[in-house]
Amino acid sequence: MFEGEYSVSLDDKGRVSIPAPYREQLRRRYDDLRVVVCRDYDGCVSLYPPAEWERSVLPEVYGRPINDQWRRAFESFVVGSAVTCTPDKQGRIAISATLRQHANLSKKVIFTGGVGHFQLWDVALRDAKLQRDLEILRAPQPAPVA
Amino acid sequence: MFEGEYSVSLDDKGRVSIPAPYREQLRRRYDDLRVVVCRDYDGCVSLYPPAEWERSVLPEVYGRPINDQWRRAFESFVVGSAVTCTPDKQGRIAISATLRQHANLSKKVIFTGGVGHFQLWDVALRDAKLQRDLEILRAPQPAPVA
DNA sequence: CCTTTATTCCCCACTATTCCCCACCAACCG
DNA sequence: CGGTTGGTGGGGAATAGTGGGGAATAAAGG
Repeated sequence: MFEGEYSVSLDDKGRVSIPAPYREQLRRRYDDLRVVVCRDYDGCVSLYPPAEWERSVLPEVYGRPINDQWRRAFESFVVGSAVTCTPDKQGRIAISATLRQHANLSKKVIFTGGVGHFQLWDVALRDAKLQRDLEILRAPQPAPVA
Repeated sequence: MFEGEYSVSLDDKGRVSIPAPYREQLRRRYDDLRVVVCRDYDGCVSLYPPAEWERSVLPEVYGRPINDQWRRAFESFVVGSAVTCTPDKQGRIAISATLRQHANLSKKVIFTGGVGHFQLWDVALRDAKLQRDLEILRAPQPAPVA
């Protein structure tokens, strides 16, 4: 569990500081500061501890036949963009121009927590996403959990 | 059960004192002064004892399929913003700028009690919420719980 | 194949923020 | 009227975030 949201800045060299609480989690829980950085189809960049990547992302691919349409798209779009990064001494990683472009990242960016991974968003896109989330959450309750 | 409403102030550093009765409840009933602070889609900030968070909030997420729309929105909106805070020696916690902005919190804020959690409101938004509550409560009764 | 140019990576230094602690004030209770 | 408890404000130390310089590496061109 990566907790909280953090606003950080992307410098001229394309680097971002991974928020200290996330680094703490990477160190304590995974004993590995590296992260797998990849394209996400929500329009952001997703970051996984390598252990989580292998545990929960790769099986999504290998669990399907090699001619499965969804698998081929996922493999191409997500896995195809994945790079394992090691943070520098200040806890930063560089985001490639390709990924920056994909997620429309400019100077002000936002990290958002999640279970087993976290994400990197452009401020405006994140706001739009929250707005859509709100509409879904405020709509009449769905059927209770079975 | 967290009882009562309390008016407190948010200082320049974004800190609020958790009302003493709530702290007393956290200590006696949960033996843990920490609270999970998160965005709430009613427009306020919700605070849960960690035990309650795991008992009643997280199952709402994990009880649903990962591609469920409501689950994805809830995970992004609520869980994505959650941070576990430990009160300082004076019983205060810091509310991040993001959460303050979300709930429109200024200097005067209100804590409201609840079952298993409590909330932090802006005065005006709280008044509006009470008004809406009234309308719901005065409307024709729904069918009894099965 | 060597030279030149561009890029990446690493490290240092500055600034801003956070956290922790101490002190004051006000209200309530004995 | 004094003591105790809860709320509020502020100072100082530690930590995190940011920007930039320089070395090493890789790429391109002669």
